[in-house]
Amino acid sequence: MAKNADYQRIENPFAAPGHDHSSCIVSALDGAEATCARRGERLTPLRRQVLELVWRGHRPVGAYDLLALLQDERGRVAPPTIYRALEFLCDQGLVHRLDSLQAFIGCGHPGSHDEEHHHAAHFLICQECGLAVEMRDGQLDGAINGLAGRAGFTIADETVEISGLCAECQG
Amino acid sequence: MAKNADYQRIENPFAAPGHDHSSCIVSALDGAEATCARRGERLTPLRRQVLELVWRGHRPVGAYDLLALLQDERGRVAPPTIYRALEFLCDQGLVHRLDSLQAFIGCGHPGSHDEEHHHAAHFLICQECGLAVEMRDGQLDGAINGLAGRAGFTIADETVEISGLCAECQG
DNA sequence: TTCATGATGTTATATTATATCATTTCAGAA
DNA sequence: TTCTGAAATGATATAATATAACATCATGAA
Repeated sequence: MAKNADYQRIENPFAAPGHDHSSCIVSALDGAEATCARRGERLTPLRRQVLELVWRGHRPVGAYDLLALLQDERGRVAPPTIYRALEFLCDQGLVHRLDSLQAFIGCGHPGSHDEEHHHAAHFLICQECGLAVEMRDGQLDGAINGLAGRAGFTIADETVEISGLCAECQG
Repeated sequence: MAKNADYQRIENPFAAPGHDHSSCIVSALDGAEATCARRGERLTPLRRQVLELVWRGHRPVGAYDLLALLQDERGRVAPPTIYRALEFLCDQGLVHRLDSLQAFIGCGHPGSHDEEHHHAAHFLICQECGLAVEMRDGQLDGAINGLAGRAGFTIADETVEISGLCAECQG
């Protein structure tokens, strides 16, 4: 219950009455600026603009949807433009790609950008409302690491995407 | 150690000296026949042939690779043919799609086809040798279910694909 | 300034997947 | 057995996602 409340408050801004999305975007962008500055990476105007478009919602967005949004603001833009920006943002861990949806979403855990660039991201994805929330769970991390360890397997990358119905969309 | 040995013996036929792949294919096909018969589903010659092609290796195969293999045996065949066969096989849980690779692999757990059609499949994928092994782990299942349960989330589908280096490919 | 590097623009194309409608096959009803 | 409706397959076209290759531009260091 308490966990569920946290889940809504922190991760589910659309269901949380108090969510101020414009400040949410601003803080994501500010965090990205800081992260890139610290690393000596360049968050160029284009990359920043794409990140802003990704953050328009807390739902996954397709590359070609982003392309269309970018075209609204910049006139004709070709696919490589958006894909290169997304590649950079994913490399920096500022955006994640959801393989099961072939779509992209802003990273919900900006705090984790220091040590690890593209940290492991685990998602719950609601098939009804489209919301995708990034989860952190020690037990899950432990299970994955344990499983891999026992197999002598060294993890490079994790795709963990659980689809179904969120609490709000049941019934 | 014991776990790792099991992992190799059961799941990693290329590393297991005793692996008889032709009998492995036969048992996969026999199992599929039995499963479909029990359900009143039709494992047609085409579907059976596609399943056989999927089982040529224990590595993920792209739909268009399968299409090419099928064309070698049948002359000109169009994409919908292979996709429809794969859709059927995935629905029956005889094949899994690896979202992180956009590829398909034979299901390594034929025993689980009774209750659940497309059961949850969790993979370790070696980026070096390309081997993908389907894992079953109670702790992992527990962690996922616990996480979802606490969020009030009802699971419909799981994509869990851990990429990295298998024991044989380290160093 | 000049140069080297990385970022972006531009064109073309690769890769993966599906919509649509025609035709065939097959199991069960008559 | 033949008929028939549903499912499976064939065939054509196209959608959706992504990358290769090369030209141009911007930026910062020497």
